[in-house]
Amino acid sequence: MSAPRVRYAPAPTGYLHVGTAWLALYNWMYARSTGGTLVFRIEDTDRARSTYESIEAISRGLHWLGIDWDEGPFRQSERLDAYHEAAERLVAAGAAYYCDCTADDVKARGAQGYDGFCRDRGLEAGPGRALRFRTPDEGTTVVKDLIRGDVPFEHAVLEDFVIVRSDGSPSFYLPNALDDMDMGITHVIRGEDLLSSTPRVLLIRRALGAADEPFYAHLPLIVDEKRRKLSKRDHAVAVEEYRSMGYLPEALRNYLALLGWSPRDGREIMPIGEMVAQFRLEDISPSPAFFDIQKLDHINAEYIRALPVKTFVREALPWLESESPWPPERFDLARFKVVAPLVQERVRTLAEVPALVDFLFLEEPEIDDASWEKVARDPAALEVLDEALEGYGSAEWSAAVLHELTRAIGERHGLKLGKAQAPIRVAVTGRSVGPPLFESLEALGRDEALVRLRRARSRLAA
RNA sequence: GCCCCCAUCGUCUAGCGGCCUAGGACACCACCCUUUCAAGGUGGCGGCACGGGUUCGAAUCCCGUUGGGGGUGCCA
Repeated sequence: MSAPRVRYAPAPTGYLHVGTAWLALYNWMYARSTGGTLVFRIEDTDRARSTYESIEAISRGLHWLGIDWDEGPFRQSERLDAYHEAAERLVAAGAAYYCDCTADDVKARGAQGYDGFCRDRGLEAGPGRALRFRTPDEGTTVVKDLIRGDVPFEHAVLEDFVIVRSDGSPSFYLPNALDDMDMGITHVIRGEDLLSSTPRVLLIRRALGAADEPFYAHLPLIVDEKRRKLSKRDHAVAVEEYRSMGYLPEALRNYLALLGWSPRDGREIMPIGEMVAQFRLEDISPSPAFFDIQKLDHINAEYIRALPVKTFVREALPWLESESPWPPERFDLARFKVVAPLVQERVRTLAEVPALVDFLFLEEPEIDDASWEKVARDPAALEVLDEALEGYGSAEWSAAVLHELTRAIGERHGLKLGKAQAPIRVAVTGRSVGPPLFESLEALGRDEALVRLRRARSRLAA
């Protein structure tokens, strides 16, 4: 058996939807796991919605995710002649006929769907006339689906559907059928929403003289918490959005690979190459999968922690240099580098980085109310601040020395380090939680630290 | 209405007739570790939608019910 040929065939929607990215990923994984070929095809017969920018956006998204292809992108809008030639063959063979019924006409006749009114009227091609495919009256078409088994469709319930619109443009079915034939596609991997259109495509193939049929794999839909298709309305759906929310492409790709499929060895986080090696279409689940951002967060955090620190710093930079809570000129890369390894293991997304280090770059970080309350209630807080002020003023400015100094202050008051450092942390960073304190102090520098300690001390004494 | 698909912890899943007292992961809770928070460790909570069959034996096979979703466009 020759190597599989699969295709990724999105409509140009203006951006790369995570659901379509997921379809692309599975086509890609299948092709790469079998030594097959992946064809990238744009289904842009609906001219109004097709734009060059849209195709660019999809390509960019795929590239970011590390999904490449072997042939294309081909555009259906460039093969209109081939579709029209095929349409004429269907007419000549009696498999299609022209129809001038409007939706209102059909409705007025009280029919459920299209009623076959023009089947035998022998209409010629002309303005306002659509071309309909003549579906058989009896018999069954079986879709061979690798995930769902054989799915039968009775021809009796298939109405004669439009293959060329009255404006002369081909509708989805014909180009889809012809392209898969001409491109030698062996496996069609696509969304379940297309399952019921498959018998129509199969019927066209046969009428066009196709000798064989591709295998199908209709993937389950990705749904939201209401179990409906992810909608743009209340969710981030574009891959580009996930990028700007601070997800790493490898993490998103890893998460996506796990939707509806799981590696045989039970591991969930692994390089894509190892996943490809284990990938099998037959193992894909037939039931819809919920897009769980919490699990994505977890996987993203794992990937962030696994980054070399240098890489982490580079990846975090865009979030630190623009749209950050401090004036851009106050950002200091050297300071950030001191705490970077500590920040790296505490964030789930790159977008969370600024909030953990804002005290390093803000002139006067605002003190969080709840955190201040805790300090105010601590009877030893004032003395701890006083002693810190005194000790920090002359100590060698290193995390290790500050650590020891603070431990000693706590000891004098019978406080564990965890308790003793609290007022200092709030005074300097504005919050009771954050990266380890002594490294934070080291990064901030003595002068600014002392100013903040004094300010908190006066506020507390007041 | 009609056609089609789907149904294991809250979520993603393992399971493909006995290995199941249903396993893992995320989330959640508790404890440990600890410089706060994370990370890590240990433990806990929690599920085969329901009803009939088939079988010595069913989460696994069959039928039905219920529930969810998709399609039914001159969108793809």
